[in-house]
Amino acid sequence: MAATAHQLFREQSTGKKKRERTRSTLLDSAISVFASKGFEATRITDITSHAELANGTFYNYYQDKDELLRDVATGLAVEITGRINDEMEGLTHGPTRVALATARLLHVARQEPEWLNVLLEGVFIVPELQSATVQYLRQDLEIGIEQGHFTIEINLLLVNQILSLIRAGLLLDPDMSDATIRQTCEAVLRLLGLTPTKSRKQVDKVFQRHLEN
Amino acid sequence: MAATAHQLFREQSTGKKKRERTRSTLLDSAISVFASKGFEATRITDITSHAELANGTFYNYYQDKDELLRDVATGLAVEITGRINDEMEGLTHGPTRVALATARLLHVARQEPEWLNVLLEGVFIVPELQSATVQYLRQDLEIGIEQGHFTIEINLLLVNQILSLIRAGLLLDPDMSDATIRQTCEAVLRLLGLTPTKSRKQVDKVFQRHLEN
DNA sequence: CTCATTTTTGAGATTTTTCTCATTTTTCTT
DNA sequence: AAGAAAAATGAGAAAAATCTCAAAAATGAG
Repeated sequence: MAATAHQLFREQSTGKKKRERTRSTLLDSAISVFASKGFEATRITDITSHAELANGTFYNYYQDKDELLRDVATGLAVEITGRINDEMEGLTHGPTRVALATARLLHVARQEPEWLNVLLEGVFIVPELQSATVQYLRQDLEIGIEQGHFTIEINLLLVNQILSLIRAGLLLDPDMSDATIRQTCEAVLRLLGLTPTKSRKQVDKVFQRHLEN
Repeated sequence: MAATAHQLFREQSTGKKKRERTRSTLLDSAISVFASKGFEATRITDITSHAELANGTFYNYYQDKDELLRDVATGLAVEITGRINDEMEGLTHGPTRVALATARLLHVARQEPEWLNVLLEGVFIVPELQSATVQYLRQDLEIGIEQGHFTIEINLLLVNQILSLIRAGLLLDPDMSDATIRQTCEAVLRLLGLTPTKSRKQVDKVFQRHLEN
């Protein structure tokens, strides 16, 4: 077990009984291995050996890789959306909400480089996860439309385009430098119809007010 | 061999000697199978049986799947960029060039649904292909910048964002309806800094002048 | 601490996929 | 049409991955 990264599931299960703790070990190891080799290419034994468990142990918990991915991605979705939502309290301005949510998401990706990668792969492979994870995004888009800031039509394609922009940033710069985060946020706002100048200013404002550290 | 789709490589090799013809059969079958199962999930025997060849024949031509993918994707890139370029002769207006190139690309994807899928997967897995395939795009972006129509900075991330928007359209609507093509072209122009209204008008113009059929 | 219950283990059976190569078949030049 | 060279074949060896299960080890409730 390469114990450098934050052990999300392990921490959630301390105190609980053995079964839950082992399941969590598998989930955390799956994150690491899926992130480094990709879902398709990972073998059951990659996960169990990363977890320092016997190969057979996997089968006490899951039928196959897909079932495991479902659990992993669902857990990541809950954790990540939770973290973003905490920061959004009380914001009513549509563009600010979208910019901040995007920036926060990419910020999580910087702190935990494996999470977003695995979540996006999961959303892609387990489609029923998608509607659950994009519901917040849709709400913020609708707010911005009602306020007249976004002058485009919301549809499924638009939501997928936004996810695609986020994925593009993650792919090109897995470390998520500030520059990549800013450029991605600006790209999202331009996609939603803001001018380049307004997009830039909106992102500057969000960085100053909400992401100073 | 499910002979419905256009046999790109087979046609290029008619008249040539057997070795080239068989190689082309493998390449065409690879397109079909990669497109339907995805690269990772396809087995060598999926390709040979689709091609109605013996399993061993594969190894007379390629060491492994990756080598085959390289050949397939390179051939597709040449064919597709060639088709797009044919239509771009004499156009000097940056936004028109970008909109038309995007629309033509998606149009090819409609006529040959497998090609763009496989090319994009290839570009992703065989990175050295990427710089070759995006060079045309970069040129058109620079034209638009010089003319003052695009007021954003060109960099690697921007190019990847454009590819991502294209992939998002293909993923959501593999049949590439006119609506999807238009929305994708508009999204690309907005990403480049045009207003929603200008993007819409630019795309309308391109459809009227260059894509009437 | 005890011991019934739960969990883990890993050797190996099974399944899947890759890869080889002696033989057969096809090609194509003369 | 002959026949040397080129190409295709497919059975089966080898490698890689999955999955099972009887035995061993760990757990934790009383």
